[in-house]
Amino acid sequence: MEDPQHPARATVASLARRAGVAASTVSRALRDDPRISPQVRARIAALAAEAGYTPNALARTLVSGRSGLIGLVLGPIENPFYTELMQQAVVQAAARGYRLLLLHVGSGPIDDATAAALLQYRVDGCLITSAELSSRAASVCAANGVPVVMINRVAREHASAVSCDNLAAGETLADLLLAAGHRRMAVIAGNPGTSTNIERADGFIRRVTAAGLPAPAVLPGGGDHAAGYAAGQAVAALPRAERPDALFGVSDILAMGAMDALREAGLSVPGDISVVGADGIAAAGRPPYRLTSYAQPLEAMVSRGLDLLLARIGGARMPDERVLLRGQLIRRASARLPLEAALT
Amino acid sequence: MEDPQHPARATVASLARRAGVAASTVSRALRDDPRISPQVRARIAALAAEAGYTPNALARTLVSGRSGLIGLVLGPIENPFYTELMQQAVVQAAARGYRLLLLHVGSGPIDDATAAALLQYRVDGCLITSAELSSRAASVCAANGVPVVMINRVAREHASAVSCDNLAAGETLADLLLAAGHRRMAVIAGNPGTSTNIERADGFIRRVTAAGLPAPAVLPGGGDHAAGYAAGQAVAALPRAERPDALFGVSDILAMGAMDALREAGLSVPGDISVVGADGIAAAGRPPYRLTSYAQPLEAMVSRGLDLLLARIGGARMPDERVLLRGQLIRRASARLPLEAALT
DNA sequence: TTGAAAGCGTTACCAC
DNA sequence: GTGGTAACGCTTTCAA
Repeated sequence: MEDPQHPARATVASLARRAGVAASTVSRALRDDPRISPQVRARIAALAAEAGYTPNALARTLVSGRSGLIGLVLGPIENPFYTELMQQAVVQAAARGYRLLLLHVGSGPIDDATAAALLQYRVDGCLITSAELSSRAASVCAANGVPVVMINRVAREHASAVSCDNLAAGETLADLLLAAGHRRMAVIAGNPGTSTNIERADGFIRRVTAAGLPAPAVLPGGGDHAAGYAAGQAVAALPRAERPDALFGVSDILAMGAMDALREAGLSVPGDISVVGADGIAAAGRPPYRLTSYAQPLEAMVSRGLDLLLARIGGARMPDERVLLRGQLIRRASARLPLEAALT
Repeated sequence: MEDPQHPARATVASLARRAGVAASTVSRALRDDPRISPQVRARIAALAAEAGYTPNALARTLVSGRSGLIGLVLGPIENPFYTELMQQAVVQAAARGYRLLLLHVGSGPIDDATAAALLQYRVDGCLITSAELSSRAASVCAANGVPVVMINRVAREHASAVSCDNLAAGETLADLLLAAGHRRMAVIAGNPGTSTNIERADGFIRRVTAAGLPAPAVLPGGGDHAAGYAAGQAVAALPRAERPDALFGVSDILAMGAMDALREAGLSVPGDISVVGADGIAAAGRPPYRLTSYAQPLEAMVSRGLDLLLARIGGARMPDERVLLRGQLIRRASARLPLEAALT
């Protein structure tokens, strides 16, 4: 088991021995404790650098009670929104001195061993993004006093949540389509039971009916491109008179799938039918789609989420909090423009 | 700082006290050491369950020297290949009892603090996928005896590597296009200096020239959709006589970008020009693209990568190894079909 | 079959 | 300013 090529890693004790000082002195010197004399500190720093010393974060955790680790529970990567979220989380957590323990990626519930790992590695907090309402990770954390922040998802209990104002998303998109003169709307729903998707659809429907139009048809959808594609095919198969003139996919990936199906069926987007989505993923802005979308303020969501998490980790006792961030409408070419320029 | 709602977590010591036995007995009982009597073991197990005991993996690491953590250094998410890889890595590592410490996501070099974290958290090994040749993570690991396996990337030194046979990828695609009667080929290059992309292009070019055709033009590309799009625009702008009749994007995302640009310019794919890619990402198979691609055997790559990593972690002293896995040609609609059915 | 004690690497507390 | 010691939670000798 011994590796002759790599001498035992330097430790506080080994440095102390070589420097002829006590371990506690080394520990203090390395962390720039003000009461260590400059000379000693310099000498120890030099020694440490020479020996390639790296503090053992795990040992430090043992005594400090802080691991510097944040658990990340991620949704299905079929929706690029989650990977963009992951990217933000990694970068922003690192900037704050935290590392991410990636525990789960996918749509299913998390398994026992994974939930256990959350506790075994003593994560200081947990970021949960999975759209599944039945996230076991959340209850495990709650039961063990591990702070949790949900991102893009409502907390049933025992957790704070940061999300986009999904109701506003639906409303804003409905307003846009209404202003453009659309009269027959339809919605492609997300996975059943996911709060985000339900709210978006609700906001949309509410606004359309408030305008005195018939309630939009709600087509079964899901969480990936294929689901949107299927919905798009269903729409394209409708007799012309029954076909909606505008389609709202509650997530961009759904809307993109729908666009692909519509176009394949020979329909023009936005010529024959306008399509809009929500999330603001990068792929939706690209040439074949140029999807009009209500973008989530991803960077801010992660930032606020970490704020909440770190405050709790820092010991602040605060009630669970729900932060709603306003997103931004991005008008692109997938939807007909409003007749008048005036739009709130 | 004390949290009254959550009593101090149970420890081996606290269980020992409550059970009236020694800590060592508890430790052994919980890990099913055969020499603990069934009664005692049962009693301790019951107590542990009741107290919601979770072993502290960090403390265990301190004595065992194994953290059960694998560092994951990921490439830019603009290319979905890396997120698909991440998904595989998480799932497969979990199945083997390991957790992933997500250290870096992006194309840039990894910063000092991140590289340090790799050592501080005592990862047992490291999986590196970043396409950047100048991966500092690798040298940091090498210098500290941390086993490293590169996936989809060649190791310069001090690491094993698992990759797809990229040369074969280029060759296979060239063969396909040649068989389909294409005569003027072009390649959209990847990021300069990335072995994967270079090999694919080399294999392609070699085969085309071997067939007695002029060497394919090599267009500057990059690592994302935008780069492919730009290349596609450049191709579309060419006078008809100079325009290639087949285009190889060294990664799917590039090829997709090119397709988008070509079609926007009014060209038909594959009517006017065939497009092929490599990687086999999910998005490339979807309706607007249906991209003919040489797919990397992602699952197997991750699996073999973990094999190599865990063998080394287990103490095996083996020379650095390079594993080349054969990929699979997926024929779809983005490229004209071969004239004759016969194709190796 | 079980217990006691040492030790993993670090920090914190209390002396000096 | 610096040193000693205890403690974090666990596993692993070594004894009994």
